[in-house]
Amino acid sequence: MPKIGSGMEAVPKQTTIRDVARAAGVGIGTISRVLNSSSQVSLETRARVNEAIRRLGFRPNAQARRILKRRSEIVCFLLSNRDFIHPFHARILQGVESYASGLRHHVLFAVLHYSPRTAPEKIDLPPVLQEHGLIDGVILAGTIYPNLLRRIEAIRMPFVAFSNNVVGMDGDHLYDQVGFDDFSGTLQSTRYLIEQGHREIGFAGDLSYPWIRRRFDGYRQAMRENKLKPVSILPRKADGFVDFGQKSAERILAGLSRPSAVVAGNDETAYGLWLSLRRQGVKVPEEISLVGFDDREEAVLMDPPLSTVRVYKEEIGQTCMKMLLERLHHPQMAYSQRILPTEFVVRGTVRQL
Amino acid sequence: MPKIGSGMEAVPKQTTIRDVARAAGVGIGTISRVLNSSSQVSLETRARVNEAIRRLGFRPNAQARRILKRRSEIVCFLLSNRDFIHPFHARILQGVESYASGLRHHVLFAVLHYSPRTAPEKIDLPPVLQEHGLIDGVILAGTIYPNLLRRIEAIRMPFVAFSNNVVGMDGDHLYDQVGFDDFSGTLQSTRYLIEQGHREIGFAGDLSYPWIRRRFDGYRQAMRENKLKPVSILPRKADGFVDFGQKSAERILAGLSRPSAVVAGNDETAYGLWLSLRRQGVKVPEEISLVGFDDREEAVLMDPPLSTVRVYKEEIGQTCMKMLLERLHHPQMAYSQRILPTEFVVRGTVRQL
DNA sequence: TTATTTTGTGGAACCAGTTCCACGCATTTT
DNA sequence: AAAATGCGTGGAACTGGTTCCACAAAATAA
Repeated sequence: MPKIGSGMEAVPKQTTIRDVARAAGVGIGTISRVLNSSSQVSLETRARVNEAIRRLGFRPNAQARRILKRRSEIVCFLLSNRDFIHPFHARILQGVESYASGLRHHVLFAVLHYSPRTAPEKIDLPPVLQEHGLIDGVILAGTIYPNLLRRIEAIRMPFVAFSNNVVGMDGDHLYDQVGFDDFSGTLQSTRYLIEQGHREIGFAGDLSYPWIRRRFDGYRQAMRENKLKPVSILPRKADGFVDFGQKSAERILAGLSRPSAVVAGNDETAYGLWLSLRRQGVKVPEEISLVGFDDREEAVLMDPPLSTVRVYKEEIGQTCMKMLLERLHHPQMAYSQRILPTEFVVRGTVRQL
Repeated sequence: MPKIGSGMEAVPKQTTIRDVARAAGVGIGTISRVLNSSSQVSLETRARVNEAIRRLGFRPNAQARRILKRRSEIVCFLLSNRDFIHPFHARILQGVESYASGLRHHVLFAVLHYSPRTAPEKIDLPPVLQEHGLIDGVILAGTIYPNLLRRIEAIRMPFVAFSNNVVGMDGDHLYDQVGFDDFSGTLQSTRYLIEQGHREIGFAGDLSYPWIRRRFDGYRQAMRENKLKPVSILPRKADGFVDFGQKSAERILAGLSRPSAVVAGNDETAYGLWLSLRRQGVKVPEEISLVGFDDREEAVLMDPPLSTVRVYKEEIGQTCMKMLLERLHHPQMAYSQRILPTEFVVRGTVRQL
């Protein structure tokens, strides 16, 4: 570890607007006006000032400006270490960044460190949020406990949550949130399976996650509206989503009646199913059809490529950023919830019966 | 787009140290001393001040402090949009963040937008770097053109580069860099193949990338020291790494003599090879053995799990952050290059002959 | 007892910007 | 010709911290 706080020797006096003012033979106010492209400066003066700025290599100090402006134009993207920068969230971050940079804002990346020892309820807010004036607001992604939202509200920090990952019920509690339509996703994919002639369709997904439960609901809805019996495949204790899929496949193969198609809770589970089925010599989609959820990058690389539900991840990020900016400019505005659509994409893992 | 600059109405006068000073009945200097846990404050006064701070809910303004301290304790993690937050770089970011947060620093995430129209040489520096005082230094990851390094040097911004991705030769040009040992990685994996009895070993990797070339060199070294003939498999024009692997497999199967093992330029190429071989009914590792490079998360999930070269991605991030902090505290220090070791991990894609 | 050092504290000056009021001068209106 | 308006500009006052100097009181040394 380098000694922090050492190296205070060098005090590299920077060029200030006063230097520029002297060099250009004008007042400091004029420099400020030029920098903020305020109208009230004559062309001639403006040119002289810009010339001086260029000559001195002057770059305004962003920090000083921020104090006065009472706005840092920095937002924080907060992710829990649980699901640290999983490609899914990385894509959301991508959306946040692209929208932010388009509006000359910056994105600070922070991690919420849940420790296995501390209960998620009493986790401390990360230092970034504690600091005053560093960030204007927060975008929450990854696993979110409602309690965290309370804490953030308590310090009156504006925030937008990617709500699909909010764990634990929090019914009537209102805040700005962006999510996508889990329910409609599986509704579409299951309907598609039914259209293709499938009747015995199982659902394989870890229902301890609220979003997987919502996907299960979409699946059930599609089944019920076609008078079909929903079946949730219950494997024994699994370690992660892929393994959940593998264990589910074992369960399916051990069972008496074998479904002709399986709706997986997500792409990872679908991959696990595929792996295990293939290993047992069961061909996808010839013997069992398969649909996933999320449309991860890898889905298209599977063999055959996975039919799955596409989620517009960048758009989620963009929408989060957009909503946060709206909130910042209109603090009194009513809270809003935005649910983005999902779309089933046909690839190669479904067979027509 | 929300109108930016609107909503300037609310000027929420914040609590300052002067308020606290008044409330505690002490001078402003004392407040500052308490905040910086400077020794020279009596226990009694300290208690009174802390009480006042608590009562007023005072949080010091970080921006103001930064101006005086001439250090923002924020570093920028810069990634090109080319390889936007690929899991590999995400893991590096993870390392950067963990090291940074441990030392009370923040990480600003920025993207270098290469556009397909603009030549990479004349790309503009991202706004974050232009601003003065916002960040203390930069960590560069993703594709880096040496020219970018020059630009950053020109504005005298301290930086550390993850040098494995530096494109284009830049021999004697010195700067702080962290990398990992491509050469030794393939040297290890190829030697392992030879130990296992393989003699006809091909290399499949897109040599237009400098790091793949270094991996090729490691492979060649291992071959030569065993008096074996290195063979670079040259597929026709491919679209991305996975496709490169697939095309390479086609080439292998079309060839006269079939190697018993293939060293892939990276895991994606290995996956492409595996896909294509499997599709042609060629079993891995029974008929052809395979080794990859990078040890991506997916490697262990392949069937059989991929034997590959592990790269310690978080450690790269941590080392980058560490070096940057050293540089910040000792600006005159000589530049250093750190090459982290790589390690071959045996899994299931190599057969003993 | 007096001289010297130490400890604790107040507050002016400062950092690098922005804001706003006042003022000179030119133009336009009465 | 006098009054009113407008533009361009200078700079004091301010933002919210830190730093440092001065000084009083207490502790120690002579």
